[in-house]
Amino acid sequence: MRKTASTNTINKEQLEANCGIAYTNSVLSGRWKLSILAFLLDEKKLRYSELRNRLTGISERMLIAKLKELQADDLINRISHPEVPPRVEYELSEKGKSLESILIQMAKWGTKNATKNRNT
Amino acid sequence: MRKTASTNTINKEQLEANCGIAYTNSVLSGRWKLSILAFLLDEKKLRYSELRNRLTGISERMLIAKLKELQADDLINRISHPEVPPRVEYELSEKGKSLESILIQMAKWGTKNATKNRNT
DNA sequence: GAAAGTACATACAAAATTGTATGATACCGA
DNA sequence: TCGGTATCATACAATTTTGTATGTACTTTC
Repeated sequence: MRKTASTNTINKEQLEANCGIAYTNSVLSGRWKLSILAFLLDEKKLRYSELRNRLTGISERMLIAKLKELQADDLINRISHPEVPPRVEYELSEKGKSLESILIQMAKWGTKNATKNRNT
Repeated sequence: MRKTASTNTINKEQLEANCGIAYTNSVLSGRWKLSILAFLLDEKKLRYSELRNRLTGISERMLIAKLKELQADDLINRISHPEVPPRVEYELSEKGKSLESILIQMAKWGTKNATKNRNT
């Protein structure tokens, strides 16, 4: 990354970097998506109910909503088995898998830097 | 990362990974923080008004709130010059700089994967 | 002496996100 | 026929996040 000291101009590099960051942020931000992706990265394939058990505190409403958004952004695949009772599995898509190193780094950074003194 | 196929148990690795991710998410999530950090990473040191100009669309209320949160999480330093008119500069702290490779990867991933068809 | 710049603060309102409660479906076992 | 299971859907409410408008202190510029 380069430095441009001009007071009021933003160069193309910066705009693009920010653009990329903004998109990444838009598909990952929120309270649950990163955790969902992390579990799927770790366990390859999980049923709806398994995800629900792992994501302590999430409501079914949120889980479904976030799974849908992740599908819409093509980060995960939904595999529905037409059985009774129904069985639905989720796994990372190729695009989702391409986030692997970012997720791992975020996990490591978090473990290293997590502090206890967070109020609010 | 390892795989544990047990239906209802989460192993320590997963919990810690998720814990780390959760912390990272908590300090980075939201609409503006990543962009603020990206600009500071790129330009090293920026005044309040320079940040405001770069973050198109942000309100002063949000900018200040987010700068405060980033300070509270020790990701940025605030350098206040006791002059008139006031001059305040912001820069990444060491902890903030340690996010560099994550930020760069997120920018690259976003640039590569950004799609145009995002409604909602 | 009125306006404008700088880095904020504060009250209020709108919008987005998340949570709660309940229902739907479709089958199986008792 | 009643209850149980699994994967959602839907109405509604609470909470959190974000936006708008305005004010402040001080000084330089017009």
